[in-house]
Amino acid sequence: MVLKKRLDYGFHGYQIPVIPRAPRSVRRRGAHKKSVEDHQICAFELLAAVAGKLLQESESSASSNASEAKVQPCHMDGIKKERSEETKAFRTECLDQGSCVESTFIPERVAGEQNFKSSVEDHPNLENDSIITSSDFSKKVDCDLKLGICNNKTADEDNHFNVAGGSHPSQNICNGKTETAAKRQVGDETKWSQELTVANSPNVKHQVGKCMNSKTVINSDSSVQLSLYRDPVSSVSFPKHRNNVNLGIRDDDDNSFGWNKLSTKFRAFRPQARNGYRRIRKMLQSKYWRVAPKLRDYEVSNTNEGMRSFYRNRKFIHTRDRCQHEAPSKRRKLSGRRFVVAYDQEASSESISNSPEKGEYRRSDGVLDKANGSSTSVKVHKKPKNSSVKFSIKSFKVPELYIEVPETATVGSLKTTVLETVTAILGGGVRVGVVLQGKKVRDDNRTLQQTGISHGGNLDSLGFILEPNFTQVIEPSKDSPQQLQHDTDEKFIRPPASPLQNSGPSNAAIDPLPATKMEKQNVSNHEIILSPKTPVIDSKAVVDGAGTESKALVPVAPVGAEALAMVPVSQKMKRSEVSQRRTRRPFSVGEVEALVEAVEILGTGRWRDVKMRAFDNADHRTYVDLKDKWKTLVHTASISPQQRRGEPVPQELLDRVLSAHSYWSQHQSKQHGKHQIEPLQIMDAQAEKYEA
DNA sequence: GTTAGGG
DNA sequence: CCCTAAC
Repeated sequence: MVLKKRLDYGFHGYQIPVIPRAPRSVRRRGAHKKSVEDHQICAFELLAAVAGKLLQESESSASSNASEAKVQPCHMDGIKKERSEETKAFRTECLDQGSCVESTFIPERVAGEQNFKSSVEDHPNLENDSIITSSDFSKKVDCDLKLGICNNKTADEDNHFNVAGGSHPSQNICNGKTETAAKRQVGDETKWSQELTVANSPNVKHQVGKCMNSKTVINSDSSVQLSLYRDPVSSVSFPKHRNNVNLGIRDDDDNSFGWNKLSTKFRAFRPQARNGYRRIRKMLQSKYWRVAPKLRDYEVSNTNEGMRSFYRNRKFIHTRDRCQHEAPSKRRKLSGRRFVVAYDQEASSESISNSPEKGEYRRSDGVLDKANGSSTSVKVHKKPKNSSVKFSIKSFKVPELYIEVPETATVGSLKTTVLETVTAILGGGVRVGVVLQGKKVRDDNRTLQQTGISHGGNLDSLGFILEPNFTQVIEPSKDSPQQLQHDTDEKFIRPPASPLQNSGPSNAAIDPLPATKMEKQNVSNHEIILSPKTPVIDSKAVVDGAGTESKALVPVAPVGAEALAMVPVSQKMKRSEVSQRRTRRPFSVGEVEALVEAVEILGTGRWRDVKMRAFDNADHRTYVDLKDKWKTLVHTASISPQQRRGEPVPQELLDRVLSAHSYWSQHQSKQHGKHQIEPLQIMDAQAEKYEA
């Protein structure tokens, strides 16, 4: 079942170079590679299938015992999804050990939490390890992933950092139930204080009352988890470094599968490299370890995509597996004499259970009820019957935090700092952001349907994230309108687009103005805004959170000597935090004109020059953008007008595009005997002028 | 940091 | 637009 579904989805959307890639020319022929990957993943498929089957059986048995079958009535789809999740989790755990990329996955069903608990309570026998019920499974996984701030299992315990609060053996939470897979992962991990994860631990004897769980997710501790995993590598690479050690602890958000992950990696290294260090260092720079960043990006970008990401994650898994053998580590970062802790909780998004049948996730408490139309709800019932949409939020994405503390700080203070930070985030105003297909949905007044969150819609690309609860969002400084060709003869110069401070749904059908405006228009029309624009305020703003709309929740202020300074990583990872792509900025005719002209003169191999010449003031247009645009222009020009989309580009320009394209194709983008191509005489003239 | 291409 | 390999 699982297998089938997965295949249906396919997962070749992106390639994950696990190993040094072959030359571009070779890579181009992707067909082969794909098949290879398929095979490689095959094993996992089987594993998944088996796991799925086991789970299935377990589930059924469990449900038969439980007073109320948890997922019993679940629609096939629902079951599949869940199973898939669990399977994934399972696999994750299995493959995780030793992997350079630790990942976390928590197949929890928020909405079903209550059920789990009741089930457990009512049926003590479920505790039996021999029986792994679905809920059991989830529970376990939850334990490690959720509460865990996992320290790796390896020697140098000395440098071992327990960034987390009290060291509660996982058993405490998991109630001594650790199964192989989970155990490895959770084994010696230190649990974050349970405060962070209420609920979710069915086994905890004195679990928090249901009332606790009935809180809105956003307020429920269970919604946020931080798990810090120590990077296995550290131990491998740096066997011991007890004294004068700089610990670079930073999180690589490439550790989980997207749903529930808030993990952090720890790695330690000494400032003074030893021989081994050097080598390792080098190794890290090799292509092998490049896997990491790749994964990271991959993972991150998928985070918001819910279910869909799952299928793609197969590759991820695969990669991770290989990682164990090939690349034991990732990047390290040294920060002066202090060690830096940066954990970027990249939690995931939720997972949606789209079940036509009712009662599959029966929620006894009021979790849902509290949903004030906001995404904090676990489930949202909208409209009668079919049109209702049910949500099961696995977890929220938490903004990245960057903690910097002096070397002299105690571990305890570090713990405290981290805890405070988290607490501040949870306690301090946070709001929930809804992300659909990687874009933030801002219009709170829109209905789910209007927004595209419908029963049968892209629920798989829906995500929720926590954001600073700063009401006033500083108006992003509109990209300064760029004048094309600021210099000389520019017949296409356009008046600077007005910043459009207040973007009301501009109905101006077609605004000839440059991208800036158009984009804005776009935004307003869709009521969706992509990535945060460059905040007016920069790093400074971080403290008050304004500016960087979603990221940088930096509740903690500067610091006293020993206090720990928390600094948002905003600058560097501003965008990657959420991994949102830049807002789309369709090229205006004027821009196209400028581009064409520049290319006619400069050719197609000097994008940087093109950029400087025609788009020097257009900060949002990189030379890569220009190159890409040219690429599309060439394509556009070569297809029939009927197939073209977007703002029509004057045929005249397209003709010039083709001319220039063919011309430069033959002239190798540079030296060229003039007068060779008739149609471009004019161009030649220009070129000459330029070259002169 | 740029280019050139595939995704 | 993103992401990379290759320069």
